[in-house]
Amino acid sequence: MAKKKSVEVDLSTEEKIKEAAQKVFLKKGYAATRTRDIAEEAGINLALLNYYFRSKEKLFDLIMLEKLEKFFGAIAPVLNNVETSLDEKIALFSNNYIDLLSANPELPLFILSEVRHNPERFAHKLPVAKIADSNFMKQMRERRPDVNPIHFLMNVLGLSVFPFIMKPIFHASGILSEKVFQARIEERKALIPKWVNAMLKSK
Amino acid sequence: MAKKKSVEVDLSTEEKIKEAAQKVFLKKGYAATRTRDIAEEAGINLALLNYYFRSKEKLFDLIMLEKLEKFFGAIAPVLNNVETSLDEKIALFSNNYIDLLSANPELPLFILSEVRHNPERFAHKLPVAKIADSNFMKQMRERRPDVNPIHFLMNVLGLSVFPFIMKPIFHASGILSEKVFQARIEERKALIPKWVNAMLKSK
DNA sequence: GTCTATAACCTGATAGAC
DNA sequence: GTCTATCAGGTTATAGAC
Repeated sequence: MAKKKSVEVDLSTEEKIKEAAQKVFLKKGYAATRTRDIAEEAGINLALLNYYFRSKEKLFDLIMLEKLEKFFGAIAPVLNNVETSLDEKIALFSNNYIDLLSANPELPLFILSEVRHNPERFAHKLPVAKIADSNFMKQMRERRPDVNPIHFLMNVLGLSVFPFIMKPIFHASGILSEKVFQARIEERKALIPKWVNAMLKSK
Repeated sequence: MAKKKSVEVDLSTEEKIKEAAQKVFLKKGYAATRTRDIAEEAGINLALLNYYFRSKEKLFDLIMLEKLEKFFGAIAPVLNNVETSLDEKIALFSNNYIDLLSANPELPLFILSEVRHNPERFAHKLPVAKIADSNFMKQMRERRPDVNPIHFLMNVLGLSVFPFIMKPIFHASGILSEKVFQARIEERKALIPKWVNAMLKSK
């Protein structure tokens, strides 16, 4: 008992540390977080962190792999589904992914900057090949043989992800409140499929 | 003499340190760079860095402000030009900005993650208001009164910037060589205006 | 201005008591 | 399992000689 609850209390010590680590790593990035920050956030002391996870690096790898799984795991299945049409994929992807990112708005910038600062370390954990060879790409090639399909992959991804990348900028400027941001984001679920459709028809 | 040369040699000590700082900060980010890295990169010793710039933080602020200026300075003038049509702005922006980012591919992810990790520090240096109240936004409102113009701002920005954000991922995966990436990027200069035009017409 | 040496502090990790 | 105390190494910054 006292395992797996999302109420943040009643977690095992190991889980408390992991939860705290996620929070702090995601906020500050690997280099800027101190193991002491994580211990404090978890309400335990520094020694316990090393008792459970041996080192900052090992704890980070654990979190990072989970986050990579979350970030990429939601892409490949949708794009590789052979049952769905291209238009369905686009609508499904943007809807699902925007929901995922709304629940994890810090995810993209975290993944992107950590991978950038340590490419060789996570290279083999990036399932980009599965995306680059996906059914989505095949369908794109059929629909628009005149345009390299990677462009449309970039566009579909970017239209969904980019607002979350820019969020800190707009938020820091005080120009876009959390509430308004979320309202615009919700609108994009319906808009993106229309936009991509228009792009696909453009001469 | 011996000032302002882009050949990297024959620079004043102060300039050598600044050049080195740019390189290392952009590559590693603030938290992960050590002043020793910068000193070594500059071919001088640690004490000189503090002699010229007093602290790591002050040196970083200097670099960061330059980079913010570079990143945002190229946006506002184009979007606020009252002489150009909306279509011209879109074409001009994507062309100019893609050139800028091709010459500084690390710029977006650097700015974005540093601002995110220290929003309050750079908030007042972000000229987002000038962009949000730009002539571009006004023209967008006229062209598509039914869609919040921030969506199109996001889209035009994202279509140009997002590939550079994703570059480390694709590059680490070994799926996109530098040469091929640059080829695709060049194609986008002509494609983005067409795409945005199609989006603007979409029902 | 530029260097070496070192101070002052911080950080990850462990030893050892409970 | 959990804590306090502490070590060992690294980091920024400065003192002081040249």
